[in-house]
This record gives sequence, C-alpha cells and structure tokens, in this order.
Amino acid sequence: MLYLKKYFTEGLIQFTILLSLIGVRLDLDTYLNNQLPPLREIILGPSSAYTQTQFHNLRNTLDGYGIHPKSVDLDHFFTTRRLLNQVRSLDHLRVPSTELSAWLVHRDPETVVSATSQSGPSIALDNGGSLEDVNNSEASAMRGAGGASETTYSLSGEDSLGAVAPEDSQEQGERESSDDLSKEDIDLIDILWRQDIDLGAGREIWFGYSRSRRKKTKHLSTFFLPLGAQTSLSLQECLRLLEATFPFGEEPEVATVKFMLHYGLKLGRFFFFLIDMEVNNTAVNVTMNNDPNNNNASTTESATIGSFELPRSTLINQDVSLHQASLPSCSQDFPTLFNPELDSTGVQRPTLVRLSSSNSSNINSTFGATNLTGLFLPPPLNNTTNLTTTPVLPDPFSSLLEESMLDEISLLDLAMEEGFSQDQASQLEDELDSDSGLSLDSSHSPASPSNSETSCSSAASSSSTSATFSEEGAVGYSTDSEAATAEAEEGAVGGYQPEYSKLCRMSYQDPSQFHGIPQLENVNHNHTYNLPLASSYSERSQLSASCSKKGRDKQMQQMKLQPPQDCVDRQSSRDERRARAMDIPFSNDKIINLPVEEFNELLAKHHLNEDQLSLIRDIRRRGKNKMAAQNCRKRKLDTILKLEQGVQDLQREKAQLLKEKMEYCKCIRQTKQKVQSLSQELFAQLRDEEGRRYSASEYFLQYGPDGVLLLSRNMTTEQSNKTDKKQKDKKK
DNA sequence: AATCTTTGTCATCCA
DNA sequence: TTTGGATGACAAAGA
Repeated sequence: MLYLKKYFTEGLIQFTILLSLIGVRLDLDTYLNNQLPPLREIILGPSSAYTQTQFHNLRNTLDGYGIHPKSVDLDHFFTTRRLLNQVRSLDHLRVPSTELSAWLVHRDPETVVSATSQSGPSIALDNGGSLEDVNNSEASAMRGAGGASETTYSLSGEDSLGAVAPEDSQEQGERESSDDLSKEDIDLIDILWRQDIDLGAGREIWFGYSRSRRKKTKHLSTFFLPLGAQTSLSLQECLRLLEATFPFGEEPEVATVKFMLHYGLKLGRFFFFLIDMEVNNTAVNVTMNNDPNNNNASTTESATIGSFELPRSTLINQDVSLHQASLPSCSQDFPTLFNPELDSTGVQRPTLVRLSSSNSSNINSTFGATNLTGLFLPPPLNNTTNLTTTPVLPDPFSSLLEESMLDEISLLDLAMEEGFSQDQASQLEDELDSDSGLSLDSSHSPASPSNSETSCSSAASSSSTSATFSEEGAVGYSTDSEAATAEAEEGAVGGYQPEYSKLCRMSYQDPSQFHGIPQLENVNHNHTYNLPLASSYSERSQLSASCSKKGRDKQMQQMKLQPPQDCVDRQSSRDERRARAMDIPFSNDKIINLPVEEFNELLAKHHLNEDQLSLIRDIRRRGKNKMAAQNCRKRKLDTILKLEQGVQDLQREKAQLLKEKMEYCKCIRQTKQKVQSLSQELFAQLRDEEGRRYSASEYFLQYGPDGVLLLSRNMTTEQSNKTDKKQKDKKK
C-alpha cells in the first residue's frame, strides 16, 4: 500500500515531467488571470481580502457564485482546493529524475471513431499539424446543466484557448487540423508552447505531436502511467518510450498521437492519472465523450457516458475526466480498482469519458451490474477460482476509504462540534458533502449556547433546588434573631452553635461515600441547609410552616396581635410542645444537635425521669431523622438531575454516532458504485487475441497481487492460474 | 373536595 | 450493643 501511495503521489510529479518532456508548456496562470479569477483564487490561495473568512469565502471562490454554505458542493471545493494546491506546488518541486513507464492496456487496431471526451484545452504540438476539436455540444450541454460556473472553470474550447473550432457532436470525425487552425489558434499554441504548463484541477489536457500525416488510421488506446520509479529520462527517451509502448513502431507514420491526460482527483492521499492515447493520421480528433443521444445533460445533473450515468454535481466535474483507474503492477502491492473520481469527500466526479473504442458503448448491455459486485466482493465462484496463492488481501477500499474519509470526517468533526440533534441526523446524508457544520443547529451541542442554556438551566434548577432547601432551612428553621429569641426563652446557653454548624457541614461533605457511582459522585453533599438547625431547631421547624413564604408577613402581623407565647406554641412542633409539656430544661435544638458526649453530659446535669429521658431520646431521634430525610431527598433530586443530564448526553452521542454511520455507509456505497463503473469500463475494454470482447458470463475480473486478473468462470482454480489468467497490468 | 407537594415521622437497614 | 446515617413508606399540612 505504501508503494501504491508513493506511486500515485509521485504521479503528479511525473505527469508534469511528462508534459515537460514532450514540450508542452501551459501557463495556467495566464488563463487564470484573464479568464478564471475564481480558479486562480483557488490555485493561488485566497486573497488577503478573503483570508479572514476563509471558510466561506473559499467556497464562494470555488464557485464564484456564492454556493450556499450548506451546499453539498462544499467538500468538492475543499477537495479541489487541496488538490489544486498540491498541483500548484508542483511548480516548486524539483524532481531530479523520473522514469516514465507506460504500457498499453488496450489497443484497438481498428479505425474507430472515438467517443472520447474533451473538455480541456487542445494543444497541437506540431503547431498546426493537429487540431483539437472540442465538441461544443458537450460544452453547451454542460453549461446548460451546470450554469455559468462551469464555464468559469472549464479551460476547454474557445473560451479559454480559442484554438478549438466548434464541431458537430454527431460528426465526431477526423479533422485536418491544420486546415482548421486559424492563425490566432496557432499563435496561441505557440504561446502555450513557450509557457509553463500547469495543471488545473480536474483538467484534461490533450496534446499530441505529429510525425506524419499520411496515414489516416486512428487508434484510441488507453494506457496507464505507473509513475514512481526514479531513473532519468530525457525528452527523447521519453518519446521513445512512448513510441515503444504505443504502436508507433508498427505504424511509424502515424501522424499524431494524442495523449489525454486525465488528471485525477484525489482519493484520500492518492492521485490518479490516466493517459489516453489516440493516434490519428492527420490530426488529433477530439470528440465528445458524452453519448450524443444523451439529452440529460442539459436538463439533469448527470452525464451519460455510454450506459453509465453519473451525477454531474459541480462545475469542476466537467473538467475532471477520469474514466479508468490504472493498476500498475510495478507497485507490487495488491491492486486496487479505484475511482479517481472519488475524491476524499466521496463525491462523484461526474464526467466519465469514454476512452475506448466504439465497442465500449454497450458496456451495459454486455455486462450487467451484477458483474461488478463480484468484482468488488468476489462471489464464491471467485473464491474458488482465485487460487492465486496469495493470502487474503485486505480490502483495498477499506484503506482507501479510510484515507478518503479523513478530510470529510474532519469536516464532520467540525460539524460535530457544532452539535447535531438526532433529528438532524436524517439530513446528514444529503449534506455529507457540504460543510453542514456551518448550518448545523447547535442547539444540542454541549458547547453551544443553547446547550449552555440547558446546562445553565440544569445548574439553575439544581441551584434553585439548593436554594430552596437553603431558603426553607433558613426560613423554616431559624433566623439569627429567632434563634436568639428561642435561646433566650429557653434559657439555653450559647457558644456551642458554631460547633454544631461545623459538625453539620462536615458530616455530609465527604464525597467518598459515592465512589463507584459516577452519577452520584458529583452529587452535592454540602448539606449546609442543616445549619439552621444549629440555631433553634424547634422554633424554626415550626416557623417553617407559618412563617415561610407568603405566611411570613401574616405571621409577623400575628406576632404583633397575639401574645408571643401563643404564637410560639402555635408554631411549635409536636416535639417542642411535648418538651414544654414535660418540662424539659433545654431546647430541642440541643437535644438533637449536641454530640453524643455533650448530650450525655447535658442529661447527666439534670435529674430527669424516665418519661423525660424517653421523650428527649425520641426528640433527638426524630430530629436527626428529619435532617436525614431532607438530605436524602436532596440527594435523590440531585441524582435525578444528574441522570437527566446523562440521558441528554447519551442522546447526543447516539445521534452523532448515527450520523457517522450514515456517512460511512454513504461513502462506501459511492465507492462501490465507482468501482462498479470502472470495472465495467475496464472489462469492456479488454479484448482477446482476436480482438473480441470477453463475455461477462464467462469471465470476470478479480483482484490479485499482481493486478487485476481476468478469470474464466468455468475454469478451475488451477486452470485459471495456469492457463486463463491474464494480467491487466504487466510488470515492467 | 380532590389532588399534588412538602414535610415530618417511622421502620428498617447498615456502617 | 449503641449510635446515627440512609431510605422507603406513610401521613399530615398546605397549596
């Protein structure tokens, strides 16, 4: 896998080198300055005016027309942005040497009318010897579908280069390029030649060079560039290699070779490149990749390629034409069918280009989609057939997915920080590709203001609860004046009340008793609401009913109107009344709150009968139990509040996990679709020695350590290994 | 008058 | 065994 990464990472570099070797130099900045300021902004980075609100402005920069931040295109932007930055960084790369390895995967010896796409600039390297024709119908259709934004980023056609003459899409014929080239075109080409070539995001760049124009044969072949080795190649060597790879030798007089460099988008950290080579006798003929019969492009966001239909979601898409994945055997890693159109966000890059012969137009009719499932997840038959001694390979897509989803997940993390409700999770699938985080309802985020409100509310609730206890305690049990009054009435000796306070505080402040019960560990055990008991339990406990709350004013009036003793009696608790009735010589407060030793000393000081002692013990017992009951109730309430909060947290966590699950599922689904499409296309291009296509009912593609294998369904494992195995990618 | 809440109390368990 | 905290259950009082 590491090798694979290396190769693809270096692919960009070598791709650039390849262009340089061939001599094509294109100054994209020129176009960017004059034609594509938004793209320039992407490549060059945001201007200072944008940097502050980079996130939003970058998005606007991408489309240039203010895509809604919630749009699903946003991740396209990020991916494209990242990709472009990396591409641009190639300007600063210094690759001392490289090896260009290319091998022909398929060569159609027949003269066919290709149905390749062309959305990028066409550069005739022979300066008039070839002509790149851009089918305007596609451009028109795409513009119709994608709006002005597409034209913004498309470097294709007359808008950017002015070197392409409009062509009838149905014609798709060969052109005498030089005849069609205007002087302006030629001049422009000359300029381009002298300029550095730069790759725009998702651009296709067609170029070619002419050697001879006598022959009228035309080849459209696809070969892959396993980019990665490190030997030096001169321009001549490169060309020789290309010629050696491509059937130049067989047809030395082939006039023009057209390379269609598919600059792939990024899948995770991988870049994918493809090169389509088309050889014309006279000129490079660029035709539409879209099915001419396809009318969906202008009405729907899809581009029909052959029998495949993929969404065309963004303007970038039209420029991104990766229709085949290379499986360089040189990597020696397990081959992987990957879809370059699947960028890190998992969004499909729509434009699939038919790069093969015309036969491939019926891919669907030849191969059902069922074949692909077997490709991706080999059926039992495959298992039996796949006896390539190699151990079970890890699912390459898992790794790729992991890679590709990193960025998206990071975005999701941002969104997560904003918080999602469970209800919002249902929207996620539709917004996975967007910066949904921006528009997320943050009301459920732990860090969100709303949630803060919730927390505050809970806290307030808790606080209010505490306050209620406290207040009730204060109101119901004592005020300082009341305590003083009570003590004065009962002749109690002061000086020990602070001790009671300490004792009461300390008795409930040890949280260790809740160890092991997380929900309870944070329960507030500061039962300071017991403090009022230290003053005058009896009076206060009784006053709680009549003096607390609304009754305080009434009680004060009653205190004025009634004899004090009557009021005290009426407000006294039963135990206090009993105590008075039994002539207990000290207050119930002392009875209840004195430490045992002092309590016993107090009892010893007074000569009390059994009834008195029994009442005192009952009073003490009930008093303590009363406080205990209050503490118990408070703890119960606190626990309930804690559990309530825990439920909310778990609900949020569940929603987040569900969202992530959906995102993963979507990504996997998209990847499978792309693999299916690529596999179909690959399969459709494979030919036997006689140029016939393989029947899907008889053959199937299978991964192997050396590449993608074409195996016969009827072959035994051993047979398949020995006789019927064909490697799509040959080792170089 | 019925219902709900608050509070006190009892019984019980447990440290 | 005593003391006291914890808690469920019940009842009284009040809203």
